[in-house]
Amino acid sequence: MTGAIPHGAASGGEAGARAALGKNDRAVLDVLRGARSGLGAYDILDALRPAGLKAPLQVYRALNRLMARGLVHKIESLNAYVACARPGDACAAALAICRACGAVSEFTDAEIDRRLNCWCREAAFTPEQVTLEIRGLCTDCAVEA
Amino acid sequence: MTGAIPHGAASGGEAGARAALGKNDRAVLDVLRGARSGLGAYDILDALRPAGLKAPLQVYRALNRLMARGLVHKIESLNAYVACARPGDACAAALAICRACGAVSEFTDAEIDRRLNCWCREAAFTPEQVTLEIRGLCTDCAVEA
DNA sequence: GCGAATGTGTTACACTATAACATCACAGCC
DNA sequence: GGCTGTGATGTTATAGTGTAACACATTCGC
Repeated sequence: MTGAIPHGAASGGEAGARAALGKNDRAVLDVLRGARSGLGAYDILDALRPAGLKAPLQVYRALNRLMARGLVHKIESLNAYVACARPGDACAAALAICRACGAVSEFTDAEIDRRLNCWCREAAFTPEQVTLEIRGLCTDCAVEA
Repeated sequence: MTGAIPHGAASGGEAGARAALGKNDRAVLDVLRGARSGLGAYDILDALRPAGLKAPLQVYRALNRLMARGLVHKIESLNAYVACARPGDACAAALAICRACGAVSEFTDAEIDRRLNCWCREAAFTPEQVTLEIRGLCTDCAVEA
């Protein structure tokens, strides 16, 4: 693996789909993949109530497993979740989030990764997880404003 | 101003201390400056109860004003707050947070700023606020482990 | 069968944040 | 003085986010 900062939590670059996903995991992932913006855990729960889910914990457990595999990202600044757009990418995921329409774009930048690793090395800090989010306005919403 | 992504929210580079801070703002800032790790809003509230504060909203309002001035950062991944270590810095603040002891180190990197602005330009995304957090282990906690 | 490991279901609760409304303090002005 | 505008403050209630604790089910290997 190239970068020292893992994308999800699974360290092996080829990992991420070892064991089969559980029933709830699959359902939560499908809901997230069908959304074009971040969803709150309770939004997901509402979407899955018809499927039989009743409690927040069922959703949170699925989200935690999916995040551990790098299939889902948490948008920390929104307490929301999105399906990963580039599973398997070794770099830390950066998310650009439109504050008007909620659209989320995911990208990675090897140079940013390198600079972060560089700082960590100098500071003797052991990185485990990176959160990089840009909030602002997407193209469409910027012209309207 | 050099970077296109503001550090806090005040756009004028020399701004940040225009009007005087309110009573509660001052008190909250003092509590944060006295802590060496991030504090939750309710931790701050508890610390200020002897000073007469009673409700969460009093703390949240102060925090919002302080963040607007770039004097305080929110640690999104922890729902906690820290005093800014380098007020006036034009770059987006990056926070390295030790998951063991909670210590927070703040740094900036002009190259990262440049790369982020570069991506935004290409994607026609108007950036307003950047969150960059690294979770991991600080030097002291890494040796113990 | 039996134990270990993992996923699942449920209730109750803790933590984080804001809505809505009332009050107070101060500055400028007629 | 009296009026008004603006912004900080105070208070109650409530919304939103996340986890603890416990019980049950399934699967896999011995």
